[in-house]
Amino acid sequence: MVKSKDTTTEAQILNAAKSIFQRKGMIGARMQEIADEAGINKAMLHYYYRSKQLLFEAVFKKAFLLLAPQLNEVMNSDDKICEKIKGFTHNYISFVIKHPYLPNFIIQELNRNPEFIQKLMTEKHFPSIDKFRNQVNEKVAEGILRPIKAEQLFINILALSIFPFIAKHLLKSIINTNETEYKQLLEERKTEVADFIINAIKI
Amino acid sequence: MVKSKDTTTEAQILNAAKSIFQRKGMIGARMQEIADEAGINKAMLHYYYRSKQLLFEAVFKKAFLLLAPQLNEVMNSDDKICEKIKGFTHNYISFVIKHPYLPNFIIQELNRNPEFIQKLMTEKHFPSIDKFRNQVNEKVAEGILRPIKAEQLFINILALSIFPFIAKHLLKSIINTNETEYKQLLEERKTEVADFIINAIKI
DNA sequence: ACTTTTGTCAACCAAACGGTTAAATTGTTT
DNA sequence: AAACAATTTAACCGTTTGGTTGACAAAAGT
Repeated sequence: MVKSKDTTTEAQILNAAKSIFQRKGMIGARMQEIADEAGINKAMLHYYYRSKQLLFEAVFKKAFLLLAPQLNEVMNSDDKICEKIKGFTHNYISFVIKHPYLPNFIIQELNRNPEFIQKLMTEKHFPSIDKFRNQVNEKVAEGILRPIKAEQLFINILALSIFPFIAKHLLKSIINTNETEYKQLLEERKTEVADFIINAIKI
Repeated sequence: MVKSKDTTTEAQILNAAKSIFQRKGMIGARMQEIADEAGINKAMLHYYYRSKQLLFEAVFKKAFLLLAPQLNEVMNSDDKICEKIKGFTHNYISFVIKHPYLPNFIIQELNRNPEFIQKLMTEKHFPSIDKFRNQVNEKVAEGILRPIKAEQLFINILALSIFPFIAKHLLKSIINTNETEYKQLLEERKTEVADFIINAIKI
């Protein structure tokens, strides 16, 4: 009887590490805290992952590979631009509602260690916007879209999708809403963001 | 001869602390590092600010009071909505280009300690969007603006202005630009963001 | 001139940290 | 069941951390 994949000690550690690292970051996380969360001895962390740094990298790569392919898939699909925008914003916002710590975790740790992204870029799943860029330039040239650089549009799409999760506590206070109301706003954004963007770029 | 305000030991400490805290955050910053940056003995930090926590709070409040009034001023001015958006995005992006660590610092530390924002909300300068909200609702009712909740519009304005600074390293890699090109993109956003938003909301 | 207050410093301290070790336990092979 | 390998544990270690101390110097008050 082989142990179910999620209940091996190694997987328990990775899950606990994911939880702690994503909430507290690499520096803020404590090895003892991860061990407690997993309910096992601290030495086990080193037995399976050698060091805090390597355990962190395992968590980070797993998280990155959860977000990156989604981005890639939509950006390099054969859909029309408007469909891409609708599809991406809806899917991404839905996904992040389920994993609210994820984008901030990625962004923070890349800011702390910008060189790390070089390692990731060599991997196959690293996002590119080549196809999207061509599409946008084409449609702008045809006069179907308002003139805008594909890079700026891409930044805008990501900003509108992700920022409300990153700045949640600040925004909640400024617009003076409680948790439930804020979640409702996020829910509405699944369609609101695409409407906003499409209105902005259509002639 | 009274010492110039910026060269007192107390001010030197605060400046050094600002620099280190904003780059590394509360947890990542080291008291010794701040002392070295200020070029004074570590014991002085405690002599003037008692503890790391209190030194941090001094830095944080100063940073917050740098960003908040700007937000407030524009949002509660008598300008028309379009003017507000143009003014705000241009000023904010210009300001953050000069202080690129500031928004991320605020957002990160508020995420780490959400309760802290309660202390800030009691202060006079805490931003509110009341006037802006009324304006938007009014213009939407008049049919001059596309239907949109003021809260969503506000989130969008902030997201488009700030996110490119927070996610700089990630975005730089995905859209495959170097430092100079990315700075150029940010420069363009001083006007690009307002154009984008106004196109999105006008009928 | 001398006393008191304020400011500065090197040395030090206890706690917390990531990481190691050696022994004990469990599982597998023969 | 004996031998071996893999897993788990408590105790431990060296370093780093925020913070303190006590001696000393520079101003300020008298």
